[in-house]
Amino acid sequence: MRFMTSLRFIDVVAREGSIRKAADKLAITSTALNRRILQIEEEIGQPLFERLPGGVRLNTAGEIFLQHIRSQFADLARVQSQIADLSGIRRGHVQIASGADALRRFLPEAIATYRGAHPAVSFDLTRCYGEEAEARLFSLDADIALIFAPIRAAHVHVAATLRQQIQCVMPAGHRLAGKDTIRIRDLSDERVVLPTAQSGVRQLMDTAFLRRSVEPDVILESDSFEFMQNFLHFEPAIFFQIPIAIDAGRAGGGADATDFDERLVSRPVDMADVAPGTLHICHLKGRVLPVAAAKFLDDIITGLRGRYSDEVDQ
Amino acid sequence: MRFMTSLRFIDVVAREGSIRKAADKLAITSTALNRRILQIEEEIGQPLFERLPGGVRLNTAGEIFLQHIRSQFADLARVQSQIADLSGIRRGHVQIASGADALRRFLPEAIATYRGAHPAVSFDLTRCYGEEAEARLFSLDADIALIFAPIRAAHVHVAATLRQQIQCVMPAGHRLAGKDTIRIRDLSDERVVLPTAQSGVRQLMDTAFLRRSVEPDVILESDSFEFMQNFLHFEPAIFFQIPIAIDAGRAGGGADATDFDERLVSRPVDMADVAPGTLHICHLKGRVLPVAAAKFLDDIITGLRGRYSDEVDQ
DNA sequence: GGCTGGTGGTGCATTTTTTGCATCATGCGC
DNA sequence: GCGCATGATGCAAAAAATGCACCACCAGCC
Repeated sequence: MRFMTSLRFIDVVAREGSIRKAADKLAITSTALNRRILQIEEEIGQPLFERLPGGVRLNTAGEIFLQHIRSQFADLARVQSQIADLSGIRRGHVQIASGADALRRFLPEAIATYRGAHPAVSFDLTRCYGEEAEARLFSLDADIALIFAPIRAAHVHVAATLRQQIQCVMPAGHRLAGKDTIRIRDLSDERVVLPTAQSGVRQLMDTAFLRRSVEPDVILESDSFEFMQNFLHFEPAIFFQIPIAIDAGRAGGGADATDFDERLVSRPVDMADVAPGTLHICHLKGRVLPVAAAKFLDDIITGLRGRYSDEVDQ
Repeated sequence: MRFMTSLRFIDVVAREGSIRKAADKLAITSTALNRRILQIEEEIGQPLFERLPGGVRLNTAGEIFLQHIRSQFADLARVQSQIADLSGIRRGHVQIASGADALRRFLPEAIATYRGAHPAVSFDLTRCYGEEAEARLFSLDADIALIFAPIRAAHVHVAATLRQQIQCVMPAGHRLAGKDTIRIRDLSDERVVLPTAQSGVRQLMDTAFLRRSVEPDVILESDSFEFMQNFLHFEPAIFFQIPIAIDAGRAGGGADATDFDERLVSRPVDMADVAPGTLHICHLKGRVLPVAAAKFLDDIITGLRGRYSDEVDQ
């Protein structure tokens, strides 16, 4: 898109915080880039960047303008997607920000299925925590976000929610594996593995431990579910996940994890100790999504409804 | 705005329906314009115009893209207005589509007052009827519309409404001038002057005449209130207006027209015959107005509330 | 105090892009 | 069939963007 280059340049400069660095990234000289920026500032009638000794930074006008630029790009993507849809082939690019939970099993299959029907659609998946996911929606770096945490920002529209009860995952031979549900007091002095503090699961568990005055033996913290799961093959411990991170996609879904690692079992935490958390599927409020993203959003919501009918809302 | 020229060109070509005519209007050669369009079509990956022997016409993709272009321009205007507001001076351009009623007395004063406070804001006022006003909102040729007629389109957001009872305007010596309210049957065989069929006032009156089976003596139809009013100085007759077209702005507002032409008097039509019509003050749904337009909209709504407190809603 | 390494800004020659002219191909109306 | 409009294209001139070399500035550091 030739007619958007100057605007894209501004975006890059703002991200890099330096004209020269941005110029490197854009494979042009810093002077050319500098002049383009000066020209646009002249056309706007006001500077958009503050010049600091170490680089440049957006001023207020610049922030307003950058937001405009990003919304232009997002809307252009939407229009292109819509135009491509006219000729039968669905084209487009879907940007997703997701917590670690949904990208384990649910999203890979959902995306593969969608791409099976629409091979010209490409995806971009960024793993991030709630706050960052909301920021990505706002800066239009993400079309769709899947957040297992409370929604803070007012500008986020929640298209659907999924209630998920936290599961304890442990080796099949663990002494708690015989129970149907796990009470928090069962975990006292038990060896547990916890996700990082930003994670929604962690926050729910922290609250539960605090409320029941239980102090488990935390032997490991990690932001990688895959690592924690593999760790359990070597040292018996318990870690915590929500069903969407465990269940196989193809199965009808349910309490137990059929397609799950056979050496591990999962048991739900008792509802009396921990209330179900909520997975939020969101996009930016007031935004018209590109066709590809909108249809994918539809698909995953109906997909979830098929697997967890009772727990899906909105 | 250099970086928008190609897009503006597309808009003009679409409006003119011909590359050569558009080129004339834009003061460039048709070949240059032609190539710019070909280039953009190539970048989009699909043609935006159908080539007809007599010129060009947008195809579906083109219509989608043009709508995008227009929304970009409108949003850019909003951003510029917002940026200008940062430096204290409110700058901007407000485009208004209004029926003949509001532009007689209300809008001139409202705009003058606003410009008194913000001299750097310019205005564009287009007189048009309901359907066209809605179209102008949609094509982003208007920021604000004042429509005395039912709203048809779903994409119009009504920011406020003003109930207005139709008034009969007649020479001071008219035989009906003595009455407090005019019944429709009083108008039987009376000489009346009617606004054009598209007008909201006309539609209300037509319905009323039909319902009461009254056939007045229609001696004149016009789309100019000014002409009709002046005509009454030469031939005694009755014409119809809503208060906002009669009342002086500065006055407290009320049933009678103080600042009004002294040789004419106005009397309301009886509520039993004609229900009050509604003046709708609207903008495009989902659109963020430029600062200048948003504040002006606020101003006129509070202005109306001051004058017709009971009749203003929302 | 001076040096180093980073920043953005500017004059000038060069390259790329855009524009304008002349011309062609096409389709409609008479 | 002719005239007259349309959009498209080849080629040279004009205009704009780019790259190079260099300046001015500031912070950190010896």
